[in-house]
Amino acid sequence: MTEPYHTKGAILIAGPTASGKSALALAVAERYGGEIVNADSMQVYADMRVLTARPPVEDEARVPHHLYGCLSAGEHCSAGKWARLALGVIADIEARGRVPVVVGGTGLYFRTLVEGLSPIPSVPDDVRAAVRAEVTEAGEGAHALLVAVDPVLAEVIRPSDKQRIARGIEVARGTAKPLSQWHLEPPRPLISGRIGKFVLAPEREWLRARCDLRFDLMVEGGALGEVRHMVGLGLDPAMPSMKALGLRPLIDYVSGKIELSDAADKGKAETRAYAKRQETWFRTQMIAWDRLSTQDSERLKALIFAFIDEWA
RNA sequence: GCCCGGGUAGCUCAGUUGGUAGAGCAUGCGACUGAAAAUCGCAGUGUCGGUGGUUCGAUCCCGCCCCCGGGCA
Repeated sequence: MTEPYHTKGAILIAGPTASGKSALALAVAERYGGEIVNADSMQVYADMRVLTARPPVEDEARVPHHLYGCLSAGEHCSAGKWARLALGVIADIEARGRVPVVVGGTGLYFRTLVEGLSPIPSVPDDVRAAVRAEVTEAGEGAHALLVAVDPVLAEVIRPSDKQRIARGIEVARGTAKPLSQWHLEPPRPLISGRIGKFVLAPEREWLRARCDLRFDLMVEGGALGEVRHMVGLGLDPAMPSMKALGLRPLIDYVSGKIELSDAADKGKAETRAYAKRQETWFRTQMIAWDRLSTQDSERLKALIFAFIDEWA
């Protein structure tokens, strides 16, 4: 593979859900002639604008936004697919003399961009589908299937972790080489150069209150229409898009199984738990990033502007 | 006033034929190499409604009291 793309100056902003990162990215983009690139695994899907808290059309009119709603709910994204798309968009933005501002909450996507993953060939869709079905079918016996094709990997993957078991089996079968072998190949960053890396780290209680409030606003703001639309698509519940926070409880509500208030409570709980997982990732996997712990949006802007101004 | 059911973890509840108790969810912490808003792991907490009695020992059995449902009056 070739050298990583060399950026003249990109800004990466990660943060837990509802931390205000989109607004910050917009401010940065407006001030420095930037364009925004989505790094969120759910906002890539077109069908759930409200439910995935995508930036409103007014914001998109102010500054170009990329990789939002670029896939349909019936497709599945992946860290690799996203990273390739993002790389193209970033290069294109810079070719036009503008500044890429990558913003999102998916830690794995940022890692893929900045550190890279081992260069594993993509697994054919039919192999993937077949393996997923087998793993589901095998139930408790799934781990034994992994032991058979990749005993090294099976050592470190718990029998209960069906997703990683499936991934291990599909790679072994689809590439004729065990995943544990591929992992021996060092990751390759997709971009290098001058990169500002920021993580928003707001106080927990403040964030929880914002998550709760936002969920109510989503329901008032048209989320239920999107939920009915998703039901109408009749997708496999295992599809990534079907895992959007709050979607399943709201489906239970629109199909008359539970009360709206209970659905909202569940949706909020899912959101809080997700924010916690994100914080753990940011804290333990992104230790080299600049951590911005203030919650005040003006102070956040001042900090990030000061950092970028030093580049000039 | 009477009858029935119930009062156990923050919540919903299980349980102990009498040896001071547990699941799910929530909470906290963590893992993370192409489905990551995914997937998975670890941890804590209880005057077992109150009070007397029986007993070596009561959250469990008995009496009384309080509270919450439902029914009768």
